[in-house]
Amino acid sequence: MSVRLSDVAQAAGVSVGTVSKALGSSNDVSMATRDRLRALAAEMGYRPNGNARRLRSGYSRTVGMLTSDSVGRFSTPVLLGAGDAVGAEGMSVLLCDSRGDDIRKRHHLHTLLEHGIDGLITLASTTDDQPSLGDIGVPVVYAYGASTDPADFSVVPDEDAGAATAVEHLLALGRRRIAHVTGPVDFAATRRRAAAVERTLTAQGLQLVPPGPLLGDWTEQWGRVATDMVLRAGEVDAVFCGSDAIARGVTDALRDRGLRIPQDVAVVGYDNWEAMTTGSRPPLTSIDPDLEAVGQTAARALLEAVQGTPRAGVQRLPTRLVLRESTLG
Amino acid sequence: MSVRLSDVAQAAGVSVGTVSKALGSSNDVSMATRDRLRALAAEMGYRPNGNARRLRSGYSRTVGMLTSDSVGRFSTPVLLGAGDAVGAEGMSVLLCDSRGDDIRKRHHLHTLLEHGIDGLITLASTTDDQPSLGDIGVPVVYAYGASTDPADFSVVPDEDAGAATAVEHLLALGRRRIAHVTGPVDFAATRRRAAAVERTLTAQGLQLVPPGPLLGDWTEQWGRVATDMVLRAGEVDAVFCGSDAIARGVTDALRDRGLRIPQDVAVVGYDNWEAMTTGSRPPLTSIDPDLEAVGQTAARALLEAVQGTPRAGVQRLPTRLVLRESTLG
DNA sequence: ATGAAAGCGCTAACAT
DNA sequence: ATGTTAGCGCTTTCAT
Repeated sequence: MSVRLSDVAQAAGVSVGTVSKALGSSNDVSMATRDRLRALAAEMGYRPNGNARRLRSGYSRTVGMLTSDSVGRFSTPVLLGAGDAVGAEGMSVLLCDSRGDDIRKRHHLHTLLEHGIDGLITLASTTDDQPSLGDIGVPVVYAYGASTDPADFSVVPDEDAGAATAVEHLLALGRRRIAHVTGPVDFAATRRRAAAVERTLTAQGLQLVPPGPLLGDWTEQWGRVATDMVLRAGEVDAVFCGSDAIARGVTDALRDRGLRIPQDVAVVGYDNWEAMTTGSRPPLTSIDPDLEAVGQTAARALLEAVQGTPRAGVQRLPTRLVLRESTLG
Repeated sequence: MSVRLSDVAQAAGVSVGTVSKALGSSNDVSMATRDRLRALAAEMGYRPNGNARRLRSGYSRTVGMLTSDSVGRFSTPVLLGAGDAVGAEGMSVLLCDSRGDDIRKRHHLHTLLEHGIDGLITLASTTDDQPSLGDIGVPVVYAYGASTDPADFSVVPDEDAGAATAVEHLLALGRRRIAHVTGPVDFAATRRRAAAVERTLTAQGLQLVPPGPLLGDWTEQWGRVATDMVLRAGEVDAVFCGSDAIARGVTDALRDRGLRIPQDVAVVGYDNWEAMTTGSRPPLTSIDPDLEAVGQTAARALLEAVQGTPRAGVQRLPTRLVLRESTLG
């Protein structure tokens, strides 16, 4: 089927061991033969058999990636970031998507372990905690959503900081009557961000207008509906939204009411989802959770764990404030 | 490190061969010992070493997936569909993303081949043709964008049919003055869809209003700008757009002009991108290219090719018309 | 500097 | 029905 080491050896009239040394990084071989054998191997189209190599070394140089988000809007950047970091080390990513199905997840986990991965990244579909996989025989890193077990290592975006940054930005613009329109209360993201918003305002002796966040879902429709509720609650000069979709709905509804953005009301979204932020009129200032960094950091931590240096706890990665016209006159 | 077959054999007081047979599908072993050994293996936490198994069989039971779309909006569904089909056969997907970088692509291809994949799917980031990889030693299937070499096998969405369906839908609603606002001319998608639109209209003795498609980019902004051009061109009762983003821009602009959708002007988008179609007012009728099916079909074809039944040519998969309020009064 | 040989963990052919 | 053994392709001692 394929050119083996022994084929090259035979063609060169030397032993397999010599060819192996010549192609590897051994210096128990003369320059002359090394060059000769390398040239010959290349010419013959020799490709090392990964399975044989891995069988010997005991490492697969492969990490598993278990995602649960069939839509992929959040998981894709994490996955790409992780793929980059893993690929940079010459390793590969085995991808499995469970579609949020627990049965499928167990099955995939089994497949991955049987395949012989050196480590595993589990990628949550939300920032809610994910159940710990426990000891599966190889190191695991939890990404996007933290593991329920603090002894595991997790890499997640720092939502508290993200929400605080958004509010501080609005405060810096001189806004004082700030509303918070966000998603369902059963999302950790909703709760964390809302709590961070209230803490930040309280520190300035302020509170939300109307008091407390407006909880709904992550859609534009909800953003439009919530806008009515906000305006009815009294004067408002800024709205911080739990997602860009909500922010877009809010922006559209405010425009419909004849309010100018940002002169009358400034709007900040969350996620920095380009499809939403740039199509909006005006384009939306937003918090970018830097999901690629989450993926990269998770992958690097995993590789270290594979090499014997595991970590524990939750690492929260900084977010970025991306300024656009919805807060900039 | 891990429990081997020989460990189980020793613990059970039998030979490795017997354990191998007991765990495998051989019937050269008594029911009694089979059950006993299986139980023991499970209890001891035995996991077969994939590398050893693969070394013997010569197959890696792994396929490579080379994507080039860092954004992933189109490639993600294809990838998921392929992952499903591959996983259903007990095989795994090794994922590599080239970020549209050719150097990285070569590098990843090398990594994948060295890893010993049984086959490869290359996933384009647009429906434009992708350069053939030629003979890389394992079967290749081209997905989303067809290979430049007709001897290769490609699976792509049927854009001609998609565009024709959209126009036929509008015609069935009694619309006769149809505009086509679409993307840049250097996209195959733009050209194919526009050509199909014109063919469909011509067959009814009609033509576009204004004559010819309006070419721009894939953004909402362009949709809004184009709307002015369309309205200036004379009376129009429908707009078929090359993307949902464009359709959304068109819809917003029409509403701003006080036109009712769909009573005055019906709008159809392309891609069935939920973020765009459902947030819009009204929600958008759209063509769904069924990208998961593209992925599944590509994967199944690849598995067949791996088993020795390669195909050639381009398979174009049907699209679906998804009805929403932008065409349904 | 090069060759010979053991062995990674598994399966399958052959022997008992 | 069970045990023994060769060998998948490679790396790595250990001899030479």
